Amino acid sequence: MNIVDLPPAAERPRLALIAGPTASGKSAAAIALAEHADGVVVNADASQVYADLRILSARPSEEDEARVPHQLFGYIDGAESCSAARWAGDAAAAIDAIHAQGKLPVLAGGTGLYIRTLLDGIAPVPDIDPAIRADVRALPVAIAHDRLATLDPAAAARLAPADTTRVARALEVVLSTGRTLASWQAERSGGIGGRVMLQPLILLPDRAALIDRCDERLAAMFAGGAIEEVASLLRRNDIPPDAPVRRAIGVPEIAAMLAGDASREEALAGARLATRRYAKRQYTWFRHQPPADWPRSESFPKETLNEIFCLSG
RNA sequence: GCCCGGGUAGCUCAGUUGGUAGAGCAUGCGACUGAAAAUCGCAGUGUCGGCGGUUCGACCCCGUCCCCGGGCA
Repeated sequence: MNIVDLPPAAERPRLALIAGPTASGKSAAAIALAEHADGVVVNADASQVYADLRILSARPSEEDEARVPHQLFGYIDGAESCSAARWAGDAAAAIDAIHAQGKLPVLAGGTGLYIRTLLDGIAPVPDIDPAIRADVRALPVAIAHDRLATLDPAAAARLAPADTTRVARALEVVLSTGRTLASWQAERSGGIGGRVMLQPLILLPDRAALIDRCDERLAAMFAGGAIEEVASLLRRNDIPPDAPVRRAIGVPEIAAMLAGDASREEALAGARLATRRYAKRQYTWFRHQPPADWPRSESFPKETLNEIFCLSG
């Protein structure tokens, strides 16, 4: 049973959230809910924000988008770099606007960090000096970690020496702002969790079945335009080497194939493997990171609509 | 049929003075504060092809059989 104790009728506007690993059926669930509740689906998936990857990022189809309004899908150019904070700001604005129309925002996505940032806020670190960021990211991790040990010993001790992303982040923050990341993180800002009535649902389907679905989906993507999508992304010469869009699952694999460094079969197998690992990380996140009282469900049966989201009909 | 190489973890393989085994990848578990479809941490697994023999003791040496490559006929 995944019935939640519904909060008493609150003054706060409702925010529905359907989260879960890739291919868990959250998009279909969100559309179903939005149709029943005069809702608007809001994307909470990191790669689906990029305009260039409609197919490969498994965005809702045009038919789906015609059924109910969708927002924050494919709204950022691939040459740009999204971030948890940027998305959260955009999502907060979108949600406010949807509430102003008297509609129900239905957040759907699988990027746990984005969802957490939207609800709980994030440390108000100012923008990093681009030159410092570039320098830091060009450093080998070992060197970056050594420098961090001097400038922010606590962070150096806390982080794994091989954790390139976090070591670089801690270093760029202390270099660019003169304050340690931990001192910034003592504060969080921008979270909207306190001013909405959140109605969350986490989908955690059987993993073996989900993997099968992902495998089939990837084959369909390869046959259905993903290769051309990546080819035209690469044809642009204004996509920075470290642009997040280049790291989306399938992009490096297809790029290698287009460069002649991998066969189509190898690219497909590589993308399937990356998807499997990604799904595993999402299971770990959604099993442990969200509050324990958020309901988890293996599927999205119709009854759940009323039980979880308290619909009148 | 003969000769040579190989059969060790799910896969690719390492493992010389004989003391019952390891690496990478896969897999599982976990972490996660502005790249998160990212980035990392931890862990398990083996009738060492079968059967005999030598030896206190065999993945290792000997015999034999089976299987897979390559070569010669």
